[in-house]
Amino acid sequence: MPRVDRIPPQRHAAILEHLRANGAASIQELTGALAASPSTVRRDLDYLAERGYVERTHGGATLSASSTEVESSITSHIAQKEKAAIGRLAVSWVKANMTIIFDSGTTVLEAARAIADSNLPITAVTNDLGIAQILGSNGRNQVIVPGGTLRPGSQTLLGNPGAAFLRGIHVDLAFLGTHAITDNLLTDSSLDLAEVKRAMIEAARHVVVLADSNKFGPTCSFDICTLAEIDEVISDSRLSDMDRTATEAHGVKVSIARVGE
Amino acid sequence: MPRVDRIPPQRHAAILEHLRANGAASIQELTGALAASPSTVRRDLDYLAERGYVERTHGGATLSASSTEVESSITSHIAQKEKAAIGRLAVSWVKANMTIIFDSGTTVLEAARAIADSNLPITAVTNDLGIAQILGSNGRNQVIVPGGTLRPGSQTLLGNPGAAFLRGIHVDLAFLGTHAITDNLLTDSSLDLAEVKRAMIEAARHVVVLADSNKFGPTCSFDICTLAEIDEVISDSRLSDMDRTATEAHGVKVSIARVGE
DNA sequence: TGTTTTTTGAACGAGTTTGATCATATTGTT
DNA sequence: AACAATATGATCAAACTCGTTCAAAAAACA
Repeated sequence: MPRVDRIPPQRHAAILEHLRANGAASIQELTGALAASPSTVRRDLDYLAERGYVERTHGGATLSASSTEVESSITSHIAQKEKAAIGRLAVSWVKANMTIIFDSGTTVLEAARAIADSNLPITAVTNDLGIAQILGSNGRNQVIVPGGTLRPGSQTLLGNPGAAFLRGIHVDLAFLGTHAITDNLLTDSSLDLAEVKRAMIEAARHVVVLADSNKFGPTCSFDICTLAEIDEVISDSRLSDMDRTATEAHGVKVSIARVGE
Repeated sequence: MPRVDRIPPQRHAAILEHLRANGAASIQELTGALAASPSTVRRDLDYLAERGYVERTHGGATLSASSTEVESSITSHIAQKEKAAIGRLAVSWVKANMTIIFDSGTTVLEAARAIADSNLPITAVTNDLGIAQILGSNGRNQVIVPGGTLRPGSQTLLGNPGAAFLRGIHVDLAFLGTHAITDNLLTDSSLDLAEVKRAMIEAARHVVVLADSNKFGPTCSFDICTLAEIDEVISDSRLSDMDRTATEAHGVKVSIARVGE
């Protein structure tokens, strides 16, 4: 018998607000404040605890030491399942103690999430604040942030000192995102982003591009590189055979992540 | 016959708060203050003693000598209301289009939250991932992250390239956090953190330390600087007159944030 | 519109926390 | 040194929380 006064994100926000004001809250308190049943409150707290916003305790929860609004509830749920599948498959490229560059973007973020769950210890280099937090939240990984200026409306750092820093490192692997793969070109919608990505490609011995099938076809204004400069692409099962063979024709290995699993 | 008015972490926090105020506490006192039975108080004290926060004595407990280094898992939210009040007051130091350094830590984070809510556009420099996200989430601010290696279990970046970057900038204002203010010294629990804070002090024309009243008294291992090198302190109304006059005696202006607002 | 998927609230057994009780140990006083 | 007063730790039942399951209600989808 659901009686929905608020949708889940509203409840989550209200809980976080309550916690921020008081530092801790009991289930009873929240049940009253949200006009929801204890079961729902418990589910909400579990949800928030899973992503590190709060710490669960008997009878309630406390504010997690490192809680911020990492999650942009705005993230387009378009192709979410595909991105998650790509992220899970990306784990098989990772071996313990590798040093890996993580580009910004939601697909790469899913890969970071999967790798954090995999318990493989790595050294990560990333300019994405959300990815840095995910990889840093389990104490196993060393996380290095090159730094830069936050790109408005995103979680990505651009420019210096990060750009200069990237030119001085060499890593095993880079997981790259892109806005569009057209023909022989990887392109992006921001000149600064494209420049950072180029630096990442230079710094990595092996470059893997994570791109859901929607990225194939459209084109953006700013070139990152040609397909010849990357080694592999991971995409999802909705990639057309045409796009796949066109990509492979440039010497790039294409792997497909299946959503079911 | 349990009658849960507070969940365990809230009781633990309240006990530590009580101990910090009085140095010691009897079981009777705590029984009254927590509205819990002596058995429960004893169990709580045993819990806190096991992890080194307090020392058990007959009839009560005292504050453990080395409690400031370890804390934050339990005490991170004890002075939540005070920290929020300090953060709100900090907004009055901010003018539009200032460039401001934000140190890491929960108190400074509250200031960032208040400033983000205030709609004043600023340029922010911070090595705290959470603060960067808060200030970046409203599109008004320019946010610069110097970069570095993520400190395990926190949201703070340490080391290079950020340290070098900080040495090359000059800003209007710095909001600094600290783990302890003793006598004439600001100290912190990590050598690297202390070094970053020193660099921030060097880079700022005006240094404001945000420290709730619990930070006064205890001491940590690593010196940041003497009080002479900072300009102001913002604390809460539970700051003792003794600590206040001692701080002002070193030429530091002390402002008090009222919780009621 | 009808169907599928997700979300919600209730119910139940299992596990945890809490407060009272009581024999024992500790402290302070005579 | 003996005594009274109090704190302690163990034990136990009551109350509460937890995780799971399940059916009904929304929401999403076709």
